[in-house]
Amino acid sequence: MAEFLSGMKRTVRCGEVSTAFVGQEVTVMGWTNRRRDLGALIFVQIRDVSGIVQAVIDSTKVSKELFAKAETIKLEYVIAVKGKVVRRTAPNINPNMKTGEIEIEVSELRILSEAEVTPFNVGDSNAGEALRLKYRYLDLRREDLQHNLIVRSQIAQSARRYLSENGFLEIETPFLGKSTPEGARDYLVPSRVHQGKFYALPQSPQIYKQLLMVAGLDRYFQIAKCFRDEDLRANRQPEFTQIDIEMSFVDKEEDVFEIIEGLIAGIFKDVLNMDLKRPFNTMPYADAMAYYGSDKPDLRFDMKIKDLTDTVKGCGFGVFESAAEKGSVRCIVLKNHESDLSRKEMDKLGELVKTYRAKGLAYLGKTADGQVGRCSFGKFVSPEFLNKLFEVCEMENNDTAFIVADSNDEITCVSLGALRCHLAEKFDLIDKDKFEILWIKDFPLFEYSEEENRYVAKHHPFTSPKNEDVEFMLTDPARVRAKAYDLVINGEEAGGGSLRIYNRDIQKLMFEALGFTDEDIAKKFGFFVNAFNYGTPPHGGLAFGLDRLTMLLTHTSSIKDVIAFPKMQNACDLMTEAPNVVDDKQLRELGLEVPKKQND
RNA sequence: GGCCCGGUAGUUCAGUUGGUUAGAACGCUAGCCUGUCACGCUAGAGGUCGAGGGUUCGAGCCCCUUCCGGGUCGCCA
Repeated sequence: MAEFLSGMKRTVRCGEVSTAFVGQEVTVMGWTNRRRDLGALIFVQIRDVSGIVQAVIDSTKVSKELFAKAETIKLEYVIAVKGKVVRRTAPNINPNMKTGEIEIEVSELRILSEAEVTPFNVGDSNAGEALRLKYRYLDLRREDLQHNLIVRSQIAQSARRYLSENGFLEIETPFLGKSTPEGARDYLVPSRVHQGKFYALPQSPQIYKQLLMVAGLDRYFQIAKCFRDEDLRANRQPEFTQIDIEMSFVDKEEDVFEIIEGLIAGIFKDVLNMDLKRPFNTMPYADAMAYYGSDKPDLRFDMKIKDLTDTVKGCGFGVFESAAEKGSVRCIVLKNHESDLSRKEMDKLGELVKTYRAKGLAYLGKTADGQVGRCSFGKFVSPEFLNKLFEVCEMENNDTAFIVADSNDEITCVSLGALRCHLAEKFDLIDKDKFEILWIKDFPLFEYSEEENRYVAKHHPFTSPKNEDVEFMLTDPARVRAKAYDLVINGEEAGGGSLRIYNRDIQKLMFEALGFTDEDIAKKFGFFVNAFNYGTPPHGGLAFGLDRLTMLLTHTSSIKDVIAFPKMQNACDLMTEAPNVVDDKQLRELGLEVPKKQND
């Protein structure tokens, strides 16, 4: 039976016991990580958040009762041991263990909590994800998940310290707010007091933080939970955390960049002891799309997209020529792997670009001895044209050019951008220890929504246009650039933000360009627009995904591995079984319909 | 909503062309063992092959339907 702790007090954590403790008596507590019973000598590994230490129970040195108790210890029992730290002698040192030079000779042992056989081996990161999520508290006993949460905490601490030191106030904003009409789907919360009405959980504290600037709080931050009722991805959860920042009396991007770069540099220094080169590089959105086919380019490898639109004119291949007329023809060149690519793999790559709506993938290989190799369009064009492509694409022996032609330039770029990342992963072209950080700026202010047949705000409707583009807001919305920016790290959008509109005339223009009537405005953002009538400082800010920052700093590929209690792809929590039905009484109090019982 | 991949012991997986009693490792149970460290050795228990239907003399394997999980496109201002 489990025993009480009474009389015992932990003196040190398991992973912290070192040779400095030799000769001392210590008390450690934790979970039984492993047990090796040699008959009359038992080794027990005890694990806590700091690490693992080995305890020895020697039948010739302890009481019969203690030894008998030690024999009953099983995996994951919580135990406390008291004993002398001794230095291990030559063959018994374990160099693979942080505490491998010492062990604890047990003189007192308590079994604090027994454990049933666990549904999967604790420490087995290969167990099925669904099973691990159902027993998340067991999965979280793993060292690497604990490490991720430790890094996450360090990032938050680093951010709090830096921002506080720079005059930012940590201010909480409501979870229960008003549904915002634009953007992602809201999670709704029914009101009991006002039946038929709903609160919405915030997609971000955007509105509130701008109102804090109107109020004159000058500099704000919050480590804020955000909620979006959209489909999940490997890097997307329905609830996630942002380091949310806003500051007043800034008017150009660089004002924000300077302070934020200090924050990021501080985090990298505090967590990884790494010095970042500042200022960070910047790249206009248009360049990112043209050269990398993405608004979040991964610069850890090269393979830039080349434009062949002019080159293919008159080449004789109809697919290229017609695409070149309305859209573009572009390519990327994979260096020195032509001989590694099978026909089957080429077909697979073709399928890949099709998922990005490209109609197909053309390719041209150069053989190891510099000849024209396989080519998907060779029979339509002259040998001279192929040689011209070699030259324009700067192809060397054993290189492969992948070409996409489409009447929609964006499809050309985006599909090649996706292919670029896929090839880099496949052929291991990425230096995983590297961090490539850059700002993407000059985003378009608007994007055209096919669904709604109108221009919508790419960022949000309070994002400031570039001063020099204001004149085109009504006449040529597509060319208007925004004072909006993203911070991209290793091809991940780590954060994004903008300078906001604080001029009432420009805000009016913005709404007009979006096709909002005065009535729409009053209904959707009345209180917000109204606030701007009483003296608004120039302001701007941004928000970092704390989850994504943690992923980057821990080299983790799934967002679930940096969140203590994440949800599955269908947005369910397997452990608590949320979402779930509620009592009829709860529904009636909210004035909601009680669903009819279903008979199976 | 579309596409791709997966589901076999508690766990991770193997399972040939459709063919006898569905295997391995870890874990579990019992026993032995004084220097293990992925301890070792001996013995044992443990299976609705996700579910339903079909083809067949015969299905873990082939076909259809469906459920569940992962990834992705759309979506995510």
